[in-house]
Amino acid sequence: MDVFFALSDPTRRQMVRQMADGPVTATELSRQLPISRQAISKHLAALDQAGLVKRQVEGREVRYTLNADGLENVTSWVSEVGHAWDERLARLKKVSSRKS
Amino acid sequence: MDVFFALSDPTRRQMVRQMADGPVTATELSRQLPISRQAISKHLAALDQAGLVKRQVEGREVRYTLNADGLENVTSWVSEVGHAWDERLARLKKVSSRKS
DNA sequence: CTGTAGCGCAACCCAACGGTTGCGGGTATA
DNA sequence: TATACCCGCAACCGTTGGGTTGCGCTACAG
Repeated sequence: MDVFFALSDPTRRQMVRQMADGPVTATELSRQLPISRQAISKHLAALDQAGLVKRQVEGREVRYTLNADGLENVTSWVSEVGHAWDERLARLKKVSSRKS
Repeated sequence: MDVFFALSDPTRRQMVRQMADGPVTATELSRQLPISRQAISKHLAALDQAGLVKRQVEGREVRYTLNADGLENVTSWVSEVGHAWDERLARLKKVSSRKS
């Protein structure tokens, strides 16, 4: 799924931030957040499909760990756009200097 | 508005990419994309409220220019999370070395 | 002045999203 | 074995999002 969509929800971003400090489970998060466990579970599924998180089953509970590689998709896209932007600015500067 | 939400839509991302090569107007984009001008206009409003774009009125048309500063909000959030993640990994490494 | 091109506003429609509740199935623990 | 605990699946609901159509306004060109 899309990583930007996964991060578009404030609750999911908060979860990602939480997971940066260590792995968590769904019920664990449901105690910190004002929504039900099933809602959390849906959010975690979204983060999983976006490749932002790894799920590892341990006995009866499922532990979710942050996947830093998934975040790179975001930065790569942004830097790609930023690069094109910078190149355009460079071209504009070149032209204006040729003008003068 | 939220910058992650603004980038969560594929059409809006495509528009941002297009604007990286230079300013555009709504009707200009509506000729390249398979949706109506009003839909484009809504998307541009979303990008504007997210601070990703600057709108400058010129006569009867409105020219939209990419605002690279808005993209920094994305990278800053990602790097913030990534930093916390790296610190955690460093702590784990420290503990394991103390163990051995 | 008349026509055309670009834009904004408002109403409407359908699909998707975030959230809830209820239930059933594994897995520890007493 | 009985009993909690953690989880997944499914159904359902209200709200929002992306998109369309229609109308009216302003600005430029003939």
